[in-house]
Amino acid sequence: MNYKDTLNLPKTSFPMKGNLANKEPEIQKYWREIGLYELVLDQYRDRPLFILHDGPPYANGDIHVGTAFNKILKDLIIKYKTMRGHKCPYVPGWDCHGQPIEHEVTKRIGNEKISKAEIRRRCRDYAMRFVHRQSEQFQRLGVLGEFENPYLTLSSEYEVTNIEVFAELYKKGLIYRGRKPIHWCPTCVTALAEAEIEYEDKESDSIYVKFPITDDLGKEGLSGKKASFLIWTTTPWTLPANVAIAVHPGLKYSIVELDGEILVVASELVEQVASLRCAKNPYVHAEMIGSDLEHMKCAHPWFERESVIVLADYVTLEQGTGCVHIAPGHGQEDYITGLEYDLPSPMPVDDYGYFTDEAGPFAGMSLEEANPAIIESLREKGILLASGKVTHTYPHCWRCKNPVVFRATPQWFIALDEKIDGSKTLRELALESINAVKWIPDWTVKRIESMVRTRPDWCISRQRAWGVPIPILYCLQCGQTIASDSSFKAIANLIAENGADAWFEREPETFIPENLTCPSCGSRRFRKEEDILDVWFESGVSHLAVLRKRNGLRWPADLYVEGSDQHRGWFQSSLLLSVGYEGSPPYNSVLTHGFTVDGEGRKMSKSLGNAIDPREVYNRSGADILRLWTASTDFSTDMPISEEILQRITETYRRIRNTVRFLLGNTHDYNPAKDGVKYPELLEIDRWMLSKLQSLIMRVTELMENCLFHQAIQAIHLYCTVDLSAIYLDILKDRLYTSARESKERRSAQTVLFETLKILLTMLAPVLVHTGEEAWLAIPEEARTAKSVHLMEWPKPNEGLRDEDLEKKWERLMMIRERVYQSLESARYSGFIGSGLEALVRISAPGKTYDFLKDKAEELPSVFIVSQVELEKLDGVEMPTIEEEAKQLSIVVEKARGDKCPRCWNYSTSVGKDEAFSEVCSRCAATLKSYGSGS
RNA sequence: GGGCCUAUAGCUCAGCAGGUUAGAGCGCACCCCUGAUAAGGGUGAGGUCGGUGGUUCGAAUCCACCUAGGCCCA
Repeated sequence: MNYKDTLNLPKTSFPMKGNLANKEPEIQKYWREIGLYELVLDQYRDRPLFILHDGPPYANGDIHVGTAFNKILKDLIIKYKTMRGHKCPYVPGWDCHGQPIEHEVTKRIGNEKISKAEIRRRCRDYAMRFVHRQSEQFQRLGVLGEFENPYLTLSSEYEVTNIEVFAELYKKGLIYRGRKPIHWCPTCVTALAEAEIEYEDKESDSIYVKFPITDDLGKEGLSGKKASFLIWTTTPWTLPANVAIAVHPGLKYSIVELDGEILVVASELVEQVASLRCAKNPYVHAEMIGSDLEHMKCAHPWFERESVIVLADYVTLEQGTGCVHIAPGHGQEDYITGLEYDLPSPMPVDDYGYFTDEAGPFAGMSLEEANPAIIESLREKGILLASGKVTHTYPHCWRCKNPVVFRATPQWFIALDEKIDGSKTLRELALESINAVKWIPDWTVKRIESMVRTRPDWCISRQRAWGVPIPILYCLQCGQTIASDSSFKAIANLIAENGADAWFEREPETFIPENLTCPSCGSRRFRKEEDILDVWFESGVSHLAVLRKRNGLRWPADLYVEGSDQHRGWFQSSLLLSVGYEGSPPYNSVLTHGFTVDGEGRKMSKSLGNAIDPREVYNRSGADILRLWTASTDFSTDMPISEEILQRITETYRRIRNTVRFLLGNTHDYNPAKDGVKYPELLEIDRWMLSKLQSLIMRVTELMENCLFHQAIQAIHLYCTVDLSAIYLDILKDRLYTSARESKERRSAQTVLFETLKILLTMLAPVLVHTGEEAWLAIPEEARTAKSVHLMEWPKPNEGLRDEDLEKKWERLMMIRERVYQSLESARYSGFIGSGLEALVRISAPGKTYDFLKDKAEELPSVFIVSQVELEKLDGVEMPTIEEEAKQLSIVVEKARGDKCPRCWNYSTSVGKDEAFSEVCSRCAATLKSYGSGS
């Protein structure tokens, strides 16, 4: 007889192989069919809101593994919060304006002359194409949200928020027009934010230039001598803009004679300077302190103006001469010194990097052409001491990669240190509100705090076409700036109705109100400001544009979740604009994650070839693998990912999947309503597992609440591997397969298995969104309680099912089981047995332990998965720990008694004793009898 | 150069208000099973806790410096 047919073997439609690349899109289709996102929101419609406000990725290019991580993490949090009973609408957004897109578009246009309006049209098309692409990619990751109706910074309703915020800040006196040296890219013809600068090595000229002293102010040691200050620079082109030479007030300077010339240089650098001319034994006439040199005057190389000696703390001895050439129009520090000494700031360079007439002999030259000309001119004048080349780090444009220049340009700024209504400054208010926010991990507060504390005023203007206009008009007649309630309102209306394109296409006369005239000259003819807003301003108003203006949302957000670069970026721009506009922060808490790095901890880059493409991963292995990686990785620091790591993750996935499959397979004929066994009637080991399950829920919930997602996943994985697979499920197989289908023993096991399955799937659902759903749908329909696992609530531990004494007792037993397994293994190794069922285990134990085991004697064979266990009492002392207790046991493995039952494979002396079922053991015979047919 | 952060077995992570031979899972090696089967079970080998100093009776845990790496800035 084929006894296999009389067993209850597992049965399920849930396959062992995930085949996720094909299966996941099917599941996503199911979600669309049932309208899962809406169903979830509807189920929790009366619950408190939890708003995770999405930071808008830039609508350029495909997603990379970092963006994938970010979106998955957000989705995971939202799904968890939802299951915990919150209503969590999720509106994804995109950052659509800005230089990178405009750059891409203009590159394609080439030399063709087209209008700003046309450029904008093409930029819009370009951005929208990537919005749709990224949207699909995000959704393929299993992210759920309002992808049909995302927020886009290029929409007119969004754009108008910028105008409103700008107007409000303007009214508060926080916005000003200034002239500041800023990074300027002559190739892209635009001002660049710090974020748009890359520092790379560049070979530059390195020249030492003499500035002859014209007025020694009777300084001791210099009086009456023909001497020069010696400066060093790597940017010869900034010399026409020179107005001063800075020395350090505290450093010593030497009046040194070199090749018959008298020079002023820092004392410590005399030797170095002398070596430039191979001069030996430079003769030092005198030494003086830097502060004594202040206000002396030198001759400018080309112009009839003086270069004055000033003091500055930032002068160092690292390179050069200790005398620093100052051009306030071409450097941040120079500018500040210029302000201090009230120096003029000539700036003879135009937008395209060519010298203007102000540059005298060099007018019309590009900066690159001018460098050699300048050096040559200095040589001719006999004031070039030395020249060479030097490689140093130099700022480059992040888009075109060309070197940029420092250049004073009119720009719009947000003032951080202006008092608002005579009380506190924006910086002070921002710093205060930082303390009202919860920062995760907590140390990140230091980062944002120090950045806000030290950042300069925010330059918010850009000289580009693809963005939101700065809503300012100028009087054509007298140049007066027009920025009134009435003008702001008119511009806001224009953009609300027609989008920002209208600003570029229409003349002011067509949209300003009749009664708007220039307050100083009364004219009614205006021109528009041509600059647009920095994109960080745009994304920085998202909390207002989205949370305030969309139905069903709420300002401020509960949570922002972005990478650590956003402390300088979005976290900060949002904070400043929110504090400026609303007076308080836009978020209650901010979670920061690290950056993805490769297996060696190095940053991902195409050139290193270590980048992981998320699309490749989900097309090959499935989005759930990427999601499991996301959840398994500690986000608080760098997040490594490599093929090997994904391989390990896949193995973890398989273990979880198979555990779930076993649970499904062994509950296929179980209906909790009909077949559930009441708690007191459950077998002890089943009650034990139920208790452990409650502990797991508590542990995982606690970890999730503390955003320790990777530990939560590890706890679940450990539960699957050790508690279930290696222990409980392995022990259970015999009972599940060989007991009568409807027997209490089997139903008892199934009761726990089904409960475990439900809880496991629920807790896994935020991470393994597809697999969780696939498994959920594989549960027999009558046993399922919801259309989707994502409609389940997060499990709550049932205190009534916890039994700590039971857990301790079984832990003790498991310790002994380990010892038994060691003995079985050595018996197996010597060839004495194969399967554990071939064994009889004889355990000799001292009193207390013996009693403990004796009490469970009936169950021991099944717990150890052997055929028989015999106990012997020994003399001995009681050991203090369960480990030591287990160690002192004496365990002998013998051949099991009796014959192997062909049905249950256990050895038993009862095999062949039954009259009706003559081949099997007594236990199987009884089971077969209950089925009603004889053999 | 500055700010913040990281460094524990091949991989992912615990441990860190200082205290016995540093843990887990995976992977690996070997074995068993063939009624979870491109599964399942067992046993075992892997770490000078990045390095160097210091504080201490005692440091993976505290301090300093160094090295490597990450983000941001100069």
